[in-house]
Amino acid sequence: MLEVAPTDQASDTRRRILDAAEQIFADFGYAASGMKMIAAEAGVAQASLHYHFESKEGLYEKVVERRTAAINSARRSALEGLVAQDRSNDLEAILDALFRPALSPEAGGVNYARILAAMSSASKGRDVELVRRYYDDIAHHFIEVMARAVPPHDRRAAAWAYSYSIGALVSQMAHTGRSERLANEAPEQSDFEKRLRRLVRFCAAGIREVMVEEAESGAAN
Amino acid sequence: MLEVAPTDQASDTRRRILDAAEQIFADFGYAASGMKMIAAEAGVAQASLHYHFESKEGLYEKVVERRTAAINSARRSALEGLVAQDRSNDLEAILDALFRPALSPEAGGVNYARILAAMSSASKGRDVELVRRYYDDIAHHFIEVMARAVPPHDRRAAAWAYSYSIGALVSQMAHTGRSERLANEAPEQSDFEKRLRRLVRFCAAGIREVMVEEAESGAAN
DNA sequence: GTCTATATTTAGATAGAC
DNA sequence: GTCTATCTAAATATAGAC
Repeated sequence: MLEVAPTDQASDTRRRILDAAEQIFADFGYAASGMKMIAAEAGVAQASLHYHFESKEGLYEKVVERRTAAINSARRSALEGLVAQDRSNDLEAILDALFRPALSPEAGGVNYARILAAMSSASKGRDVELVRRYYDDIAHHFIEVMARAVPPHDRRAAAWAYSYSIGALVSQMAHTGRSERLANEAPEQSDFEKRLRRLVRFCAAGIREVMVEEAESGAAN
Repeated sequence: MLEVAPTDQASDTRRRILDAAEQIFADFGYAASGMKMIAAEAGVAQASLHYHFESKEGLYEKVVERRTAAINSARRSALEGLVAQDRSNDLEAILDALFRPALSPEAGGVNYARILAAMSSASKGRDVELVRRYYDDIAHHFIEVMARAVPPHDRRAAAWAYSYSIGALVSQMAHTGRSERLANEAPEQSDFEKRLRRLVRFCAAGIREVMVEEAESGAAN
């Protein structure tokens, strides 16, 4: 028994706190969430949160970190699968690899999706830094792949189209229920594959359009 | 002099408070913004905020209300202009009417845009209610117009495509600087018309794709 | 209508027993 | 490692002079 391994009880407490924090942060946002709320949700003393994560800030970062690794690792695996299948130029498949791990109920869950949606809309402060730290690498990777897949292979146009696509994705991840309300659908009427496919087709068409247009109008900005 | 008209001084104070609140709410988000901060930014006593707006909640709603009216009124005017010009089926022009008032520096300003971006990513609570109150009518209006403009005129498909488009729009309104970073551009290098046109083309292509696809796969969900 | 001063509540964080 | 109890700072909101 090495001492690097925490006790089973401590490990379980950490996980329970992370789950509770994810839930509370998703529901109320970072600033409006209280450490007392999180402690109550987790069923532990408030002091336990500070013992394991030091501060509210530290707890928040760990909540984000836990999910990000899983999502981006799934994205990279999916991309590698495409290369192995010689489908590197299949834009719809590329977007599927980008969106599916983020929308999937398994990888992260809807609570983390809501946290990410809030992070993405921030224009300054901690959330901007977290987006950069956890998502810029994967973004550059996908932009490069998209630029190679779609003629005339304009990397800058691909970057803008990528940003629009992430915007559309994030708006769907948050699950505000607004899309269904506007479409006159029951909140859970549309199944996952259908939603994913619709979003993929929307973005693929937009990406092709922007990349062609950008080339037509010249490289100057 | 009727007493319904407030004094010039009071009217100016109200406006200064609204401007300051808009700035602070945009920078820190609702929960992390303090009434003391806002009072300091406006150069008035904190008590003055409560005198004019009663509570933090009331102040926030007035901040949102002030800009929303201007934006949506500009959108409706632009749509009417299209009808008058017999361009009701010009999808790019319709999207221009939808996006321009929201992205324009005059109508609202970048601070309000950031507040709206935060509101749009909320999945429960006050912000969801505000989005519904201030933006559902105009959304239904534009969805109807889009459905009429694009064959095969599927209203439900138009609603989903509208949601994606708003997601892409909002991600750009927040001006996080991330798009420019990913595209390797200086933050203020790209001019307004160029950005607007690129976003319009992206969404127009996506909308056409989704509406055709939806019709091909049948009406069943 | 605007101010200073303060009441009241709640936040994040810590001390110390077990 | 987990708890109870508490500290200190900061929040919203209010009272009352001018």
